[in-house]
Amino acid sequence: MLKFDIEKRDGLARVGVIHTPHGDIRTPAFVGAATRATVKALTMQEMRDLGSQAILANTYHLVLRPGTDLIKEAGGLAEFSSWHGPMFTDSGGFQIFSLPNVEISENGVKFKSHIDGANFEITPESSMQAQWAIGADIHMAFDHLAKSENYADMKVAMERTHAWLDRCVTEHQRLKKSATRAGDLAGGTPDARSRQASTMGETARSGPAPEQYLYAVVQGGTFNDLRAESAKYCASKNPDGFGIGGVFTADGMAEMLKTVNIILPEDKPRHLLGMGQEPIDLFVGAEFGCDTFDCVGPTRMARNGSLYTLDGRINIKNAKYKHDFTPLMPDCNCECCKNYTRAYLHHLFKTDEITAKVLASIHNEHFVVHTVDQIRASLLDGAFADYKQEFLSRYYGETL
RNA sequence: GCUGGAAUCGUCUAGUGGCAAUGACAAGAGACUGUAAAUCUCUCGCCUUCGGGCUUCGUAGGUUCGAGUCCUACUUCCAGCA
Repeated sequence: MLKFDIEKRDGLARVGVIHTPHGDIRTPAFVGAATRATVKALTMQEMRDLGSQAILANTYHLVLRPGTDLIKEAGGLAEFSSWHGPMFTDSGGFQIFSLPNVEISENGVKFKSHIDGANFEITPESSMQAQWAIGADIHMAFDHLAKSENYADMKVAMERTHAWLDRCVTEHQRLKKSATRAGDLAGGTPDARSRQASTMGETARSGPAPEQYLYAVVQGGTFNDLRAESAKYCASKNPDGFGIGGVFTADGMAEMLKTVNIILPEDKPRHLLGMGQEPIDLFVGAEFGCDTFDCVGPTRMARNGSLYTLDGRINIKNAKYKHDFTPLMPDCNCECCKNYTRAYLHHLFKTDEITAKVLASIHNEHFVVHTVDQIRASLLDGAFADYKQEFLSRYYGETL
């Protein structure tokens, strides 16, 4: 069972440490979204330098390219990507929601590859198998998000998620047993590993590879009775932790999280899937009992020139920054803010230099990682409410 | 000097006599939440009560119901010949 220590509680909020085989995650924590085994525009070293404790990769994208066989050949995704810290994988369930022309049945999801149109199918079993091959510490159960906000559709999606969870748990246990027998939990051939080790100048791991863990995913949309039912069901399956999925805005999130997180066992970690583009998501998420977050928003917005500051998000491409020779965010300790001005960033964006996206991504990712770290510190100090009020009123100004 | 050719938005460019006139770039702004996203959307002559009004295709005339488009002259540029 995944070890999770809680250091302090404040209402539903908690400060803890998730002990993964690849290191500890001090929670609450923001987990960088590394969909295709990379946080776009950033190296793993840059992620470490900006303070990221963990990353989340996506099964769907990695199954399509480069394929799980290649990742196994590389010795697992940690070796392949050079991220040796804690890692999550998403199940591919979200793509059911986001891709067009998917065919959903009780068995699983059929779809055409967005790359070359090839037919693919993901089932709860194949998602588990792929996640074991990828070798992240924490896997998400394969779930179904309803596209509609309609109650009946949401209920069907939730029930399917529960049926699939049963199959995910069974397959996860089977894979764990067979990996234990083979003594090769993380996958990868000895040849590949020793090659990697000599190339990287590291010592190849010996003995059994690390264990891998499964989070159940709570669904139910905006309907708190469905959320409660889903939380009960997921808890009953005794997974290592929980993902809370299908959340798209901070509106109503507090109520939903209260409903769910009162039901979920408090001694297991909870991951709020996909939320964190808006700082308020992180404050509300942490306040109401979520331990980790992932979101593509910060890096996507960075690439598009929308950058966080303590006074709100700014579009660095706007003409008013052309002659602004101040740091993007004076109080920020990231590489971008310590070394460069807004005028320089503006210039890099206007000239479409790659470095624009790199520096912007460093800053935005640092901003959310650091903000959640500060939330953690404020919870430990008993100053969360003040920090939240101060941060949000400054960030959102009059709009709150 | 002669003979051809050309002149359209900030730039390059499309434009059989029939709607301020094409496309690209540049410029201005917006969107983005478990990433089919280094993507997408909008504006881009002036004014507007959003109905429309006004002024435009080097300059000045002309033909025509109607001219960026045809004719004449001029200006500038390009090519060839002297």
